[in-house]
Amino acid sequence: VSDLTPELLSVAVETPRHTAVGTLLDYHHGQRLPAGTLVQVPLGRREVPGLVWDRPADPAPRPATVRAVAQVLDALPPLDADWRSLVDFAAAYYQRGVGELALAVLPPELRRLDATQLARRLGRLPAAADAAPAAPPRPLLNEEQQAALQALQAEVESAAAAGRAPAPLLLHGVTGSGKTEVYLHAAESVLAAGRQALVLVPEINLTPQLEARFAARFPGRVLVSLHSGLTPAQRLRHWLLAHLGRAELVLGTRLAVFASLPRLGLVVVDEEHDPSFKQQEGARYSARDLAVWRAHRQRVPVLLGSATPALETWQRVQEGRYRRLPLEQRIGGGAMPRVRLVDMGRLPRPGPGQERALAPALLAALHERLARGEQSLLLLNRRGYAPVLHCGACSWKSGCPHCSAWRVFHKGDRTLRCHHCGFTERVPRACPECGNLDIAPVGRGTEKLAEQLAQLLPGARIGRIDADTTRGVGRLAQELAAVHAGEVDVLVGTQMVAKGHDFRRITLVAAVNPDAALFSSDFRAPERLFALLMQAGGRAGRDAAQAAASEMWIQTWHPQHPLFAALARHDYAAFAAQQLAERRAAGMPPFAALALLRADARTPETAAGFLQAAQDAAAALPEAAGVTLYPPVPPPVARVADVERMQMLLESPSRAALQRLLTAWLPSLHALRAGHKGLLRWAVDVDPLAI
DNA sequence: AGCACGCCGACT
DNA sequence: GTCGGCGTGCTC
Repeated sequence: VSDLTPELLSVAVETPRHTAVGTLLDYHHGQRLPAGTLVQVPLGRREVPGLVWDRPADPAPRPATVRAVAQVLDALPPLDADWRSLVDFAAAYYQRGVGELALAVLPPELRRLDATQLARRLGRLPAAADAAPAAPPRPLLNEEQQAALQALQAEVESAAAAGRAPAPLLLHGVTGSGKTEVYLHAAESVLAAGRQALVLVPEINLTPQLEARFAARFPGRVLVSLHSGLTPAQRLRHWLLAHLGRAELVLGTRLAVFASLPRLGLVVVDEEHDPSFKQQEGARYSARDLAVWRAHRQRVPVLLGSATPALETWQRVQEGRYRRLPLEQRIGGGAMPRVRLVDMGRLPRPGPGQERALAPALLAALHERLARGEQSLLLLNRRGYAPVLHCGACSWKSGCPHCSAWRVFHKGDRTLRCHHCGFTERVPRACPECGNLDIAPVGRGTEKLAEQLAQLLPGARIGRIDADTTRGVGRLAQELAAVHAGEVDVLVGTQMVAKGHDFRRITLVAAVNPDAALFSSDFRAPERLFALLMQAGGRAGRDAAQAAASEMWIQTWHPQHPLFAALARHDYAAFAAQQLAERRAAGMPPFAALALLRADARTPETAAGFLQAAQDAAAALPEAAGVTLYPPVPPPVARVADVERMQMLLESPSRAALQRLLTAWLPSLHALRAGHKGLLRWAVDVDPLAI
């Protein structure tokens, strides 16, 4: 190719799909540029970042004008074909534009830099580590851990021999069974082979402790974290180190699944069942599912770790597509706590004006722990003092003026706060409707429970951990440190305390009021409750010395519910079998593929009108065969910040059929929008968590 | 999604 | 007179 011939390039830029510029765009440049090269290109009156992309086999007809690439940032090595195919797949599967997704998952800072600034940042990076230093002594593995690692090794070898990808491996073990040690050993052999390991965790909160564990085990190795809590400069630095292949260990939250890793050798998804792996805005991807896809495509092993796997994962184990590696023993001989169900319906009624937070037997058990100097953890999944205020005279309730939700009473700062839109006011002295002074809190949140405990257990040191008490950097770590230091006797918390934090001295865990999830309209609520309770129970009895005395208390009005029966036996398999039978009968995931079309508008009628028109358009398509479209319905909280939301469910036994319909249908919705004034936005959620 | 243009209402 | 509300149209 002559230097004088302008090369036509396909460039991915951040433009929304379903618009005239929603696909790859054509630009020209004096010479060929490899796919994956970062560029700046003119678009209208702006100059925008873009990535040179693979030229499609059937490029769209050449537009009238093709402009020139403005700047080539070739100090950055091109994003490789594996990365590009991950983005291609994710964009197609989650129905987003390639450019939109590709640019959105790059570190934001990278898009802002020009060639000079980028070169400077690259120059300041540390060099790759020298030869690996001697590893520190490692704990001996128990038989199950050894078996898991051998199974991993065997799967990798037999897959390589057969020229296929290794099957995903489910590391199935309760809290304290030593999953992390298996990750460390698996990472060790990958590092020894000169390759990179990617470790995903559900929440930022969990990165520091895992990072510390990896750093201690691999001194001298380059380890970076990737999550939204980093400063823009840190995030770019860490991303660049991974992209250049200098970082050998990359640890992060869901966004790290898109890290560029030229020598990827292992993927770990810890707590793979956790809903945080699903992105809830923009491109609504599942980092766990993409991690599995990426590992499969690159033919590297993927380890999914959980005590309570997602039912999707468990079903694949049943089908033989994933392999299960069981870890049933707790390290150090700890045992799972004994489960005690308290039948709230059989308790004597509290006296008039009395209110019972805790059953007498549970209170007695807490007293015992106190006397022995042991710690207890009370779980209540509701922050604030009371979920709603109520006027006894006129039945006014503390609704949010902007949302279809109650404002929560926070006693500490005397406010009414909407947990959906953030609208906050000082709590009124009297009923705003009728002036009655007797307005009362209804129900109970963590703040009130902590207050009641202080009265019920005089002298006990009560701690509270929830989103309110841990706002601000380092607050959670600070609160956790106080618990570890033994400065707290009874800890009250929301689900955030159940996740991953290792409390050695807790011998009693109690779920104060878990019943709501049993009868929720959300079909995944039981699965989440079971996982939460198993995880919370795992907080107790990690020390063998205390394991015999450790207990998990459940206060419930439905003690005969099968979920609790399975929990009492710590029998995940029985619970999963029962849930899967229900899902199969109801045609729900993993036996059906779902997608949700959401619409936001000023009025519910507008949102519903758009969805109905969209449904009519879909019904006319041949691709609609085999896909069920349900009528538009409001989500559980229909109005948020004065925006009315509606949603429409699509369901099909075939994932491919659903994908074909979405691909054929969604482009037409852009045009449909014009006929619905007042429609603010629409979006599709493939594999939604809640419907 | 930006970012322009353009056409109406109200304020220094 | 202009400042600014957001409807409409365009971007390789």
